[in-house]
Amino acid sequence: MPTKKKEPQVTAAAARRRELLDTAAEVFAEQGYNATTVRTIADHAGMLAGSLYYHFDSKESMLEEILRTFLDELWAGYDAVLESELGPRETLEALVTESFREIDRHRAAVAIYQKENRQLAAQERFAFLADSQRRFEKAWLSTLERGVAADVFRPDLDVRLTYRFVRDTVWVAASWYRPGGQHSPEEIARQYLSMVLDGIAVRR
Amino acid sequence: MPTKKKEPQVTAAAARRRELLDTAAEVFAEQGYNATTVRTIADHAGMLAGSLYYHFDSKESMLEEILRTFLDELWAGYDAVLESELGPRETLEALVTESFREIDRHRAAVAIYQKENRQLAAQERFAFLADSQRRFEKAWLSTLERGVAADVFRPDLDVRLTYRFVRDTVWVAASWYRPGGQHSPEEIARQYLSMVLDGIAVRR
Amino acid sequence: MPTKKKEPQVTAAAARRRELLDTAAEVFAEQGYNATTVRTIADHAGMLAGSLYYHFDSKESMLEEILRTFLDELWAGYDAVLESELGPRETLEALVTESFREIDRHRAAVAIYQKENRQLAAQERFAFLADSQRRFEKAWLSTLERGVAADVFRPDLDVRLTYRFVRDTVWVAASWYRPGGQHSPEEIARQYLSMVLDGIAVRR
Amino acid sequence: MPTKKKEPQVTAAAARRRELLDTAAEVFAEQGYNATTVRTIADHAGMLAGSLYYHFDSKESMLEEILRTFLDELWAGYDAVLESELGPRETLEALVTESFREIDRHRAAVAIYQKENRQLAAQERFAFLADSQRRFEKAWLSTLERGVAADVFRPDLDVRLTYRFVRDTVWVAASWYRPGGQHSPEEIARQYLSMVLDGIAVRR
DNA sequence: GATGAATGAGATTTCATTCAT
DNA sequence: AATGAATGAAATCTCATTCAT
Repeated sequence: MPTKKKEPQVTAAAARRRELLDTAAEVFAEQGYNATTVRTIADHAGMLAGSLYYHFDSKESMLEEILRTFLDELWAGYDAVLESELGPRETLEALVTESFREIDRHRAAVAIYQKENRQLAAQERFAFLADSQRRFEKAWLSTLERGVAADVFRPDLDVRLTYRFVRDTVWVAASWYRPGGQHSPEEIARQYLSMVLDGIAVRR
Repeated sequence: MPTKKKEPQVTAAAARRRELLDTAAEVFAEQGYNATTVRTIADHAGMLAGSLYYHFDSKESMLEEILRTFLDELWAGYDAVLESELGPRETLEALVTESFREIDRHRAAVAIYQKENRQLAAQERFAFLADSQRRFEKAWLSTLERGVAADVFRPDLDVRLTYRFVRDTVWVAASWYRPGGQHSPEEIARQYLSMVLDGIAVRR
Repeated sequence: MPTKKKEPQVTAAAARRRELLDTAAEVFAEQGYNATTVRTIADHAGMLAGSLYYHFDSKESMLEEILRTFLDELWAGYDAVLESELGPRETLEALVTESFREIDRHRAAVAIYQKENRQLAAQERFAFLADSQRRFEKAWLSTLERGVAADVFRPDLDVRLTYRFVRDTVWVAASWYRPGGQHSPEEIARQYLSMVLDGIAVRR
Repeated sequence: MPTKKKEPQVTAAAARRRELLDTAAEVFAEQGYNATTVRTIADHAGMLAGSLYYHFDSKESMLEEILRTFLDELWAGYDAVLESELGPRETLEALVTESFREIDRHRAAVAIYQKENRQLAAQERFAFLADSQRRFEKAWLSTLERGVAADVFRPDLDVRLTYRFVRDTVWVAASWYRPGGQHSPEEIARQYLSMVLDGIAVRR
């Protein structure tokens, strides 16, 4: 087994980093990014505020890494869906399900994203948020349009409005969803999809 | 009995106050409450930071007044709907429509409410937010339950999940809605209701 | 008389600014820029550290303004000399005399300049220091070269070395010169010039 | 009696120490003592900041050792000159030449000394700097006075002013001198002496 | 009503130093 | 000898708030 000394250190350092980022994400989600002080994060991590700077450049760089990590994983999931070339309805179902899975895995990051996205995207450093949002919009809009063309989705709806409706509806769930609750992400996705696709009114 | 001279002054002062609150609300909505400095508000109002304290006690009291004003009007509208004792579907339609009207009238306040609600509600001073939310939940839940009982809404719905679904669906619109755009609030309400009630899938 | 209100405020504000910069310059010169805390400056100015930020953006911007103000005045003096097209020896005498006058007027700024110039010039923000130094070198070198060509200065000296010799010799004086002492700047200049031009050895 | 194995280790350790001090001196000279972080020194030495503390007590103790080493060597040279009881002009020539040799050997230390001397001398720990400066002044002043008395230096000189002139003239060279350049220290000394003794003007 | 200057508390960040491994 | 992680003190800077004018 090679380099018995170096390997575990790299891993341990990365693990610590991840640990601290998870802590930070939790606090950011709970109190809001601006309202969170680095001292609070450090308290939660059981260290002093200054010690965080051994691991990270700044409070902002923590935020950046949290969001990047989340978006990277999100897009890994989305891309897998998009590349499998399903029909529009199945694509929508798969995207919604994938979204709830991401909320399950990255609840804090999603909550932060939801709250801070608008302000952050204006900053150079967080341009990747705007990029992601554009790709996001393209993926959803084209799915909806394909669905209308294929007579799978109702043609009488404003597609952009529908896009916003579905998008926001799914993601705000991060603000109340608690992982490990009674519903699995797949179960919630199923119920959401049922409402979104067929409505809540009784069919006559 | 007040002199004829006093009246217009009081009104003028109240109007100025309202003007400043509108400005503040706009900035809070745009940048987030915490990220907004009193100086920024003052800049937008064409005065210096210190001058705001002639009109208001504190930054927080501005926030409070903005939210109270909004919720007062919201509940005036909601109460009118609830007191007219419509059927469950009609109640839901009326509540949704009323909500979009409020978004139209108080876009900034709604956006602030959406973003800051969670953190604020924990504070004594903003207990009225939690109260409102409880009343809100009660009104919606009972409407949905009445609807299920009356066989107007699907019986297989998880009512709490549906409540969150409808609530989020409506209010998130504040994050992208711009008053004076191409859709009137009533038009948007109609489309949202169509999606919520009948779904986006084509009926077979 | 126009605007009885605005005028004096502008002047008063500018005067205060100057006052604070003079204080800061004194402390920077005394303790070194890096070793000086804004608290120390504020103490000397009789205010709290945070209050300085009402007048200035940052500690660095104070330093910048101190150095710019000094160099602007220095160049006003130098340019007047250079434009009067004196002979090389008279030019050198005038430049040295002008330099001692500047040391007299801006002792602190000169001392700061001497100590921090090298490090600062590397920064974008302080590029004007490097610019100034280039003009400086050109002015002195050409004067010396003219002098050699006109058989006024010794031809057997390395001109660049001589330039450094004269330049540094004059400016380091700022580190010990105290305005209001027994020698006027003109008197010191006269004695320095006597040494620089004719040497300290007895002529045989 | 030490074992044969101990000796080379002691020497190796001392060599490492010297190496690190040279590195530190270089960085101090380049960036200024206060602006230099322990991390920067460690970077230049290819180790981590904490590791320096195996070799040295503190950043300040590194500075002290650098300056002490330099001054010890300087005084060894100066004392040799002073003890050989030369005439005043020859003494001055020898001291200047010795000074340029020290600049050549200890450029970084000289530059640090020049920049930090004033602030450091006030500290108890660096009292030796003030001591050295007093001896220095005495040596130079007496040489100049002997020279004036012996009709070797001009009688119209302000001796203190001349002392500062010569002192500054010599030592500032450390700010631009680069060892291994085109001029040897002896050559530079010769030219400086020529200027100081006979002036830069052509003799008529 | 509004300005200009200041306060004071607290936030982020830096950095010399320590110490277990 | 050196590393990696942390400490803790202090530095710069921000900002809501106050108050004399």
